[in-house]
Amino acid sequence: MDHVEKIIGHAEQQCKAHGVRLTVKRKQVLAGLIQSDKALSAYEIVDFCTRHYGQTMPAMSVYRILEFLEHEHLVHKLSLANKYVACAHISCGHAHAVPQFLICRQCSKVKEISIQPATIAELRQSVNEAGFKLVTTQLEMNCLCEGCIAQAA
Amino acid sequence: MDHVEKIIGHAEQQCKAHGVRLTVKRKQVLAGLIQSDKALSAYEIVDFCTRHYGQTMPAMSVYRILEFLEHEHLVHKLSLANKYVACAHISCGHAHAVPQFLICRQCSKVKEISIQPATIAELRQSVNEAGFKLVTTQLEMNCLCEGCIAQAA
DNA sequence: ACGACAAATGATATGTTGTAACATGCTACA
DNA sequence: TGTAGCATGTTACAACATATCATTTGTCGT
Repeated sequence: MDHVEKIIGHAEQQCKAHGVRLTVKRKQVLAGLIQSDKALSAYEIVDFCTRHYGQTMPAMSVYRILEFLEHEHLVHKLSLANKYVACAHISCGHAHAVPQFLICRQCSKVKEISIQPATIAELRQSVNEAGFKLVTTQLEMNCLCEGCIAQAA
Repeated sequence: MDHVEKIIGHAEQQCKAHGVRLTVKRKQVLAGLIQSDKALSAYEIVDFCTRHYGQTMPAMSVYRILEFLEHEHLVHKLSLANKYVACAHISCGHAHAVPQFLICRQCSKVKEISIQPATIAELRQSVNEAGFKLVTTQLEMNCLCEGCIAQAA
């Protein structure tokens, strides 16, 4: 049982606990995202599934499935890039803070981090002073990853 | 000479100083964004210009013009919302730090703020620790504005 | 096991956002 | 005034996303 399957297993447990089903198609989409070390667009997922599982996966289904997986906190949507990533903490088995995402502009590689609560609090404070309220502390930041920095140098 | 025209005047000076031209069409697009208190999509700008200036403005032109205006730091693209706003500081006449944007999820109203340099430094530090490098400190945050908070209550 | 209901997926159409490529027009300057 | 370069027009299409209704599949009570 490889790495990916293990994570899928965890995800399945989580879904069962919530009284929802992790169907075959949903597993396929989630597995695609887990295997990928970078964020994928919905249509890249379509291609992946169509190539790997021998039948065409309609875009409509992928969007529906992504919505489901996002709702179950198994994937995150990155609005900065219009792409999707598997949650980095499916297997941890405990609750997590809202994550922040570092997205490589060059290659779409994504790192999920947790910045200091104090820093978050400072941000929230600045937002409040401006008369707005933060809806989510999920931040997305335009970055370059190690690999792409090295390559550019 | 009203508020909008004054800002356009400043923008024109800036362009002249850079040896580029703020043409009629470019002024129309910029004026549309300045008049709007919220972020507009490219196609909303198309509609605005077509309605206000009596001839249809092709989407292609709007995208080209937005690219130009962004390059001149007269507008900002908000990737979180796929929308565009006029820079809040065109008339200030002095250099500004990279801004952060609070975007109302509900109504697209945007506030441009400058968060504490210390907070920015903490963020950059967290990013570096993860092995990435921040490409820009332009942050975009999902928020609710005062009006929409009041309405929701 | 069976029927009925709900959930999931299929199929088709369409809306929204953005770019490519090439033609035409405008402006400034030699 | 000619011309080179920039700006805009035009058309086509790629990429991203949602709406709607039909069909299939899974679950549950009987």
